Amino acid sequence: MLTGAPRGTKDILPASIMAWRYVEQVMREVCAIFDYHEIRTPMFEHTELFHRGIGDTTDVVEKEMYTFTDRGARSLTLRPENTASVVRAFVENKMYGDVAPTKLYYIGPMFRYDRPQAGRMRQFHQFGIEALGASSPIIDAEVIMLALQVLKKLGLTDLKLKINSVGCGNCRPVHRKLLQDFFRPNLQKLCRDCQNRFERNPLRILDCKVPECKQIAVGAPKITDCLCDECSEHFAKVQELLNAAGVEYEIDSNLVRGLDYYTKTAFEIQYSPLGAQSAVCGGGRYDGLVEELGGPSTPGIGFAMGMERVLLALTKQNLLPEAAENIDIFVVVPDTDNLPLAFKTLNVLRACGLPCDMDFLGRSMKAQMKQANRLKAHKVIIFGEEEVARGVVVLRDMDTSEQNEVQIEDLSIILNKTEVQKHE
RNA sequence: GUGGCUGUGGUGAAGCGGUUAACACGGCGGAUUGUGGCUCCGUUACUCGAGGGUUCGAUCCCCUUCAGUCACCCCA
Repeated sequence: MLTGAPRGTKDILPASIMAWRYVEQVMREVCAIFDYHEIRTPMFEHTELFHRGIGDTTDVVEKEMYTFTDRGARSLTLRPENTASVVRAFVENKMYGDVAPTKLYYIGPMFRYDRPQAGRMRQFHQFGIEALGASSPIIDAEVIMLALQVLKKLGLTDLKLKINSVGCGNCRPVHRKLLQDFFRPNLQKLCRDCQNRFERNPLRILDCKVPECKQIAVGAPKITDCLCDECSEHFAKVQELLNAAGVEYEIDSNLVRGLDYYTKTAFEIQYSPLGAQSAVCGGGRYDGLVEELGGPSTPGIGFAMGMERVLLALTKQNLLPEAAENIDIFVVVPDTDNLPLAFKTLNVLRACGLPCDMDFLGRSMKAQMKQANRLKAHKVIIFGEEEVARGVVVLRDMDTSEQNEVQIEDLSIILNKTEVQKHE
């Protein structure tokens, strides 16, 4: 083969398309139940959007974006996530003029230049929601409930919900300073990555995997101890609501989201059998983002769910429905003289909405029967020479092996009737 | 971006310096006269991811490259 699909991309073949549609359908249904509405934004945006929205110093923006210059010398980027785009669309289309909150969802491909692994693709798909215009912790809880309901409806178990508050513009700098003061005496003992993190994002030192760093990090000031009154109250309220809804969760004060726009509530849903890529869903509040992107000061919260990861989890738990799109009728033509008549009949049946198929390779009758069997056709219509001469055709039930002769004109009526009965 | 492992037909895989490159599934054809699912028979890889090198000789050794996978990193 000359070239395969680009690294980190994958063809979704007919054999797995039913699984995708099924998952998408569950997501759409749950969104409808929660009154979230679909939005579709462009696959690429001005590069600037992601620099401003996600943050210049984040890994995603710094080293994972598919950025290119178009023929008009514009710098464009394949979207690495969809929150920035949705917020851009919200501002651009002045959706803040609608009744708040604006509740949106999306399903579509995202692009990140990463080293591929199971559950980590360069083109991957996310389902996500965004709720704009409500600062109440109720909406935080609702967003989390929606994610949980999708996963529950799919039948997934052994999921772990982790929540945290990453504070706001007031309390985060306080925590940051405390952290730096805490680590400064041991700065030289930290791993190289952590030494970099010290200036850029000391919070990240907390979930470093290097044993020495872990050791040093013991007893470090927690963000949850530094929250301002407002954030602290907000976080408490979210917990209260989750408790009321009977949701199990774990407070993980080391939980950090990788994108700069997050404030207050941050959460993640994990399915640990997926290994290194165990985060199935991640999200949080981003109260400054709309303003950052030129809109009126508007609070927001949302999450993104990795479609491939959800599919992997479903596969592991054996929860995917059987891929069955079987045809009902197979037309068998043992004798080429009757091809035109058979073809005509096939099309009449199709025009009636009956799913049917025939042989295209000039196979023997036996082979055509085999083919019908393989396609799991329920019925076979045989255009035998002798029968056709009498204006009649053999209708064979493949499940019961019963067969009888039928007038060709009556076929669509008879078959339609059996179809109707089948659906009743 | 870093490190480990892997790469044989449509699929799952044996072989690991000289083999007609096993076996299973699948596909195709057949088992007397026009009818599938079971069984049986035949057939199905000028070639071992790609490109170089070593060797009388390489699928088996070396290098490069591409891809997959696992861990790190990051994240969904």
